[in-house]
Amino acid sequence: MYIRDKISEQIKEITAKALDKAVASGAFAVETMPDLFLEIPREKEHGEYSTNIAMQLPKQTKKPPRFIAETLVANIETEGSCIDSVEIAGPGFINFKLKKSWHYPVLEEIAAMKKDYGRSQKHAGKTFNLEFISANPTGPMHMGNARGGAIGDILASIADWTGYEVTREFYINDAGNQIVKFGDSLDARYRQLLGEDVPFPEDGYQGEDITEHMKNFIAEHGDVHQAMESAERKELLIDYALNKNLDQIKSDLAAYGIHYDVWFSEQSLYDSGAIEDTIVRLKKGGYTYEKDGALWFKSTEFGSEKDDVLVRANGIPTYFMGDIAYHANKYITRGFDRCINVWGADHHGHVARLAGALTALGIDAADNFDVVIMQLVRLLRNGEVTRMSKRKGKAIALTDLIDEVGVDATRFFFNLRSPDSHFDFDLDLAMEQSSDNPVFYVQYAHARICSIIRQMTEELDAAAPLELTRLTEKEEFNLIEVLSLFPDEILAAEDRLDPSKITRYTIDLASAFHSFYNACHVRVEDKVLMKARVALIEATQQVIENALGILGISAPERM
RNA sequence: GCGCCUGUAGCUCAGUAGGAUAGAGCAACGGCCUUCUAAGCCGUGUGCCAGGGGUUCGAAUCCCUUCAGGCGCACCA
Repeated sequence: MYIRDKISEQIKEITAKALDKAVASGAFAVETMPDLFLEIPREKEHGEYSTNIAMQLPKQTKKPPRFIAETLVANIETEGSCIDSVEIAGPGFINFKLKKSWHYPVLEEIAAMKKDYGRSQKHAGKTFNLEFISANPTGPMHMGNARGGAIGDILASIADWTGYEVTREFYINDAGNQIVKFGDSLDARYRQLLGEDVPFPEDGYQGEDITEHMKNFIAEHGDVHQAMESAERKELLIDYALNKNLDQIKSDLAAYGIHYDVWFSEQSLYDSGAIEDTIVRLKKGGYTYEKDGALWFKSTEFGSEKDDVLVRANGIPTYFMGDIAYHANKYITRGFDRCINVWGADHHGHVARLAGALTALGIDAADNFDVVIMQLVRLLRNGEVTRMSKRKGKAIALTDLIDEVGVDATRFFFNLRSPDSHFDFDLDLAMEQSSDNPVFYVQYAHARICSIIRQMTEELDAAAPLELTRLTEKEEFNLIEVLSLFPDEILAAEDRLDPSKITRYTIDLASAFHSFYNACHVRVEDKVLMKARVALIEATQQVIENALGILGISAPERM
């Protein structure tokens, strides 16, 4: 349990006791006790913690909030607690000011926990599956995948820090219609390259990469497949290009700092009979019906506006069907407690019906299934919006982005805003590598600290005692306060499935450090003070390192 | 037409379960390096929180409605 948890628990306990005493003395009667909630006031003059309990009680007590607050405060026992003073303010807030000494144990805590400072056991013992990117393997990844990758990977780290046992997973869409189209496109290019006058499929993949694949294929194998049966050859070409693409995706993502635990093949659901099993389950549950030769799912029974096709009239299951079987595999076959998917906004219409299907399968989708919908990325070049179109091959590739902008900045940028926000990626700004880029601001703070520590180790009088109470400047206290918030920040990021909270936290922390740096010198004559300040910046270094670690961004020791 | 997301300072966005005087960065202007990294710090100002109703002690936050932008509403994925 962290210092802040201990403090807020103590304040709540003391307040609850005061409330009991007030009621016992007959000052007012309370029928149902509202939840005691502490908030951290925006204004520092309002103390470290504040409660609005007195403003929640007037209705049932028939007493004005100020009266309730006054009665409560009169009954509060602060003896032996961390509370320095209790004040009533505004319409009836009760503000708690803490003794300054509450700060020091924070540094001891960080020094003791080091790389684990910020971790909690909230979800210990539970498994968590995070599926993200799952890019179509018919071509290279683009900017949208880059955002999903940064969000998903960091969300996974955050879940890990809250105690979950996390599995990062990539769902390979290697079955279905787009693979057929992929094969048609490959086949057409193959034959065109060998001089045949065949038309390119109208809705085919027009990207250069398709032609590239076939050039390479011909270079490797010559034209021996030209005489082959078309269907047979397509299968061969798909197998060839798909594997190349997957290898490329894997290495591109590795370069982006993303490492998956599981690469899950959609096709394997067909091969293993999982699709068929799931269809049977849904049928048995009475959630399906046949119409126009197709098998339908009763989505409308789960709040959707219309029912959806599971198996087409031609006997081929839909993508929806595959996704249901896939999630059944996650929950039922593999037994994950919680599953989260990161999807682009263009897929949000799919969420409700999938959740409905999971509910039909007896899975508690309401509690254990979530889809983080990220709004689509627009690309800004020369101040103009560039439309992305994968089929025309116009999309900015993930690799180009990383080459030009760098892994650290790319990951940071994509997590600067909440997934909900419509995000304009300004290529020119991102490529500028100027100080406008906030990632430098944070990394610079880290490098600065490392530089100081490097120099201090020689000067530091080892015999000087460590007296943290020598830290009394307001910049020092402020920095410690920001450090103490880190564990809560991770929990909040997990709770809201919003990784950008951590990114913004690193900026706040760096800012608190830079302010301290300009106000206080670490290298001072007074060796005891110096030692205390070194302890402070070491703690800061550790927390920046931990936070950047969650973000998958490097914490450089020199810049 | 229906559903989801968004609308807060000139720009990009925060805003904690409804809380106290709505915040930060960028941009603008003015200061701060003979001492630990100036990629830094300090200071100055800006808001009909898209508009209109409602709920209540109290609303940027919740409900209704209008407007604007994005994305969906396939036997595509």
